[in-house]
Amino acid sequence: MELKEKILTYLYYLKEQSIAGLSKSLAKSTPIVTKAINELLEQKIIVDKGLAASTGGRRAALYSLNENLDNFIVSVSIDQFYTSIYLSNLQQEILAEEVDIKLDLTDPTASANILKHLRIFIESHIDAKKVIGIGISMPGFVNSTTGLNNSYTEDNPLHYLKNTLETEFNIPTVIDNDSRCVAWAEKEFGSGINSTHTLVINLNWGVGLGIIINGEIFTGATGFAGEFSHIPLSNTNSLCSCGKRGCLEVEASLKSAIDQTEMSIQQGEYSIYSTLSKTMSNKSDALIEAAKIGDQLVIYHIGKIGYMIGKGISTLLHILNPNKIIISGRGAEIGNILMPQIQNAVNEFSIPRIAKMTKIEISNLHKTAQQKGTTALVVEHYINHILTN
Amino acid sequence: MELKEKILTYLYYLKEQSIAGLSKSLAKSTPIVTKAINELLEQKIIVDKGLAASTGGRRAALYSLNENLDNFIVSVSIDQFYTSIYLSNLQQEILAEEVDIKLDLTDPTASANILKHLRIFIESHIDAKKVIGIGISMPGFVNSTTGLNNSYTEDNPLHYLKNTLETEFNIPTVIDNDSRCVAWAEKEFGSGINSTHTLVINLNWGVGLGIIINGEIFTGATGFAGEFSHIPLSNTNSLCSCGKRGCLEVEASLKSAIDQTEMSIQQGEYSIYSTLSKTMSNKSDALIEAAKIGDQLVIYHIGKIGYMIGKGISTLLHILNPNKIIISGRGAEIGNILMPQIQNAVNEFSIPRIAKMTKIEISNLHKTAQQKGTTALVVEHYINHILTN
DNA sequence: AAAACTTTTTAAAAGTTTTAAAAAGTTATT
DNA sequence: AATAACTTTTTAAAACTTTTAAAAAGTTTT
Repeated sequence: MELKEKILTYLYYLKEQSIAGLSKSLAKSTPIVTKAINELLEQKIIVDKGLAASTGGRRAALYSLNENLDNFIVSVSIDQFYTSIYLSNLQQEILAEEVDIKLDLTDPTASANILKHLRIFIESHIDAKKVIGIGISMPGFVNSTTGLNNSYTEDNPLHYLKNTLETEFNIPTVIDNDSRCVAWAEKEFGSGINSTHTLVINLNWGVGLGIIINGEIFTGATGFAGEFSHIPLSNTNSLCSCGKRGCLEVEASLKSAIDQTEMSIQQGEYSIYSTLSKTMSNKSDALIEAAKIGDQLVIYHIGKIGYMIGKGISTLLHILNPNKIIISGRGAEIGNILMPQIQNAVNEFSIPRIAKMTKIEISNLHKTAQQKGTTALVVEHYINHILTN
Repeated sequence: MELKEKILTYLYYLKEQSIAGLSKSLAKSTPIVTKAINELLEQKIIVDKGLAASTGGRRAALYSLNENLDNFIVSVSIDQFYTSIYLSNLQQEILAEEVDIKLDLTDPTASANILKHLRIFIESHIDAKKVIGIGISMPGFVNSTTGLNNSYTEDNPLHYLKNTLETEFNIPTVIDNDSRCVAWAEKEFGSGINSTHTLVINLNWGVGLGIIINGEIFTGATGFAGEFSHIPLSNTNSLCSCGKRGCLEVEASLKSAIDQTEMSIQQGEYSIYSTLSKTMSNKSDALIEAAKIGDQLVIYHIGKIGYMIGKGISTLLHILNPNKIIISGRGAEIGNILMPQIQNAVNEFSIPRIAKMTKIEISNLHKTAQQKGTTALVVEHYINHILTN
């Protein structure tokens, strides 16, 4: 990435910055940053925002992206059952959204449905020429370089989703795994900001992991790092969707809490969940709502997944010794219920000396994490487009 | 590290190299490498070794460290029960050694004993002024920056072993964790040479892990990454030395194979191990020897630790997605017995798509890994000493 | 044996960083 | 309240590195 692109990316994240600040963040010398800033001012891509508050010496001149630039980002956040589409500007503001479109990824029409909704969304909100890129985040073995989702075979349109959207709209498109996008959001906008070694657990229908090492997303040798959900940690030998037994996912995801709750209800136990799940379209939302109301059964089962997440966290702690572990994704909303059980398991399964090195936190981004990360994905890839036209 | 030091380090590892090769490896331009090489030639620190075999064009001039330099390295490889001391030169040759000194680290005199043996060793083999550094590798939470071993409390001399040796001999001294040194050896001298993401399992009395990410040792946020042996993976709830239950180490180390074998023998089963363990001073060696002879009981118990190591490897595969996992340390000698069971467990507990991305190999460095890594540790830290005098 | 191709090495130009000095503030002292 | 001392940013010059181009030294093909 060229220097100007890096500057613009920083200005996107930080909103305003001085030459000295940029120089330090980018590890580039002041003269060269100054030159780039002056050219960007000339091109009216950035604007002067006056002087910063003093920190004890000469006040620094601040610069930010020009708000009048006609450049926008479309992001598509996909999970197992719901898809959301957002239009945002370079000031991190959401200008339009269509959230929680019911869309089951196992349905053969899923790809066509995404396309349909996105077409209507774009047509009704924005001139496609003003969109610098479309970002997609979805579960699975997504290779962001090839743009392919290897969790689906080649006969499934979802395998090629990125290419399909890109050719359909003729807008640069980028795709990545949902948990990596969530991790990126936590790193840039959440409590991962000052942490170089961060693990982000994306608790949702499944349980994903985004790994940040040395301030960068870690993808492993072939892009498959972070497959947390299928490590052999469970004692019950229930069969996982992946075909193996003993996977963490079976006992540590929102799905498993829902399954367990529904099973208990069938066995005659009372829970407000049985009412809520009929009125709310999203089972996860019903579970979370029930927990917030204080439903005992749901809280019990959420506690159980918390304990298993904690056991998984113990493994991660010992192997990776991170500064911080952030519980993010939809499940972050019930963080207060999860946390005590997570802590219990960590105490039980970790060496205290190691466990105390790592802060375990609940995300403060909640639902917005995936959207923020997916949008940032576009900025990271296509910010140069605001330079070239 | 300054350019000249980097060049010398490379020449230590690779023995001879061209300017073009160094330039590429170091990511530094040819002119600047040329200048440094000429200065080093001038100083007689390196020598011209003639031309390389042609690769299709002009033959490259090769350079290597001057063999007449009077610089040597002392390395001390410590494990739970045995310590070995080596003297080596800058051509990677061992000039003197005292191996397998029986020395139990739990013994309060351990530190004094190491000091005593090392004093006699140095006095009888080398002029201390010619030693560029002493390297120590030992088990435990070693912080190589502070030089402290945090596995021992401050009232234990082993906590300060590095400082003790350094002041005693007045030779620059560096210490690191044994598994990290083994991993470094595999990276530089073993089959990890061309792998950027490598995990090295140091199978010994315990079971350690060295993590290499992007070609560098990964230490985590606070230096404690790789605590593989205490992840909660065991089904039997036996108590571990760390105080927790269910640690991998309890079922996946040479100690556990020895314990199990001895227990079986006590229960009346036959094994050549009972004879060997009386004649050989080192139980691990007795176990390995018995396995090589083909002793059924020992092979059975080694197979069991192999299976558990494989289960641990499955966890690592999913989380870190490395190019390669190398089984190293003393246990590498029985790699052929371990391997089928490791593979069994990997097949059982891993997603095939992920498992097939990673090669699992037995080290070809065997016993020498720790010595090579510990010596390289000195080169990495103190090679500059051959420049300054 | 000459031409075409490869790779290393040298030389010049372009670019970047480092260092030093100047400018613009803030805080402490008289 | 004015001055001195201190901080931090910005500008300017010098030092250093890399990039690019050309030359040199081989090897392989025709």
